[in-house]
Amino acid sequence: MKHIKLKFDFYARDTHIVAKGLLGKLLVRQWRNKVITGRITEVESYVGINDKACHASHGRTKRNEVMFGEAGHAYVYLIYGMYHCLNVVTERENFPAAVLIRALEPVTGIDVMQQTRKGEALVNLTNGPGKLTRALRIDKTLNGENLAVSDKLYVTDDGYKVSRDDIKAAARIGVDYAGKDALLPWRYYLSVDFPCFTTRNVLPDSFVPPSYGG
DNA sequence: GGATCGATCGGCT
DNA sequence: GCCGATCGATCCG
Repeated sequence: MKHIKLKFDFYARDTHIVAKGLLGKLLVRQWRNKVITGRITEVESYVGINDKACHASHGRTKRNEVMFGEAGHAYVYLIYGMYHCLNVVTERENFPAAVLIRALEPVTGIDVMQQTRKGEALVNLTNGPGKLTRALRIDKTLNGENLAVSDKLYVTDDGYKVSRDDIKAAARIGVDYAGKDALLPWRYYLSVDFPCFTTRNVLPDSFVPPSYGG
């Protein structure tokens, strides 16, 4: 099947629909003639100014203004002074909402990822929002990038099928400050083939990660 | 201007 | 489980 780059119409929908729709899709990064890709395995929704966990809940700032813009653009910000987080903007203009990409299953360019991540084991390369941005060389220079047209960063559908039963929902991580909104089950992740490639999942001792040709 | 804290991670106890 | 790294946004004054 041909890989189809996701366009504006995919992103310009309800944030939770987009979030769950991104599970199983390929995140593609072109960096110095290298193609680094990973299958999206875990995401979180951040929806509007009434969501206390959403950066937009304190109004529009220079940092979060991309979230107020057109769907399909990347919202990349620096967290804890040393990591970047990648979000894709959803819904309509002036309605600030986005999906945080929290984990990937490494697919191609694994050699580049391991160089960047100091030889980390496959299962630890991209199982976290700060880890995957480092592995895919994503930083603030990509803030505002339009994923619907970009060649540097985009998402494709390669035909990988995700059934509804494979998608689990849970509370978002690291948002305790958000009060009751911290309890909303707006973290979505794939539970089936590769549980190691989402965060906060315990691996059975018997688990052997799949190997790839790179 | 200064203090505080964060959509995190990796090292250490 | 705890803690430091490290910087920018926010809040207080």
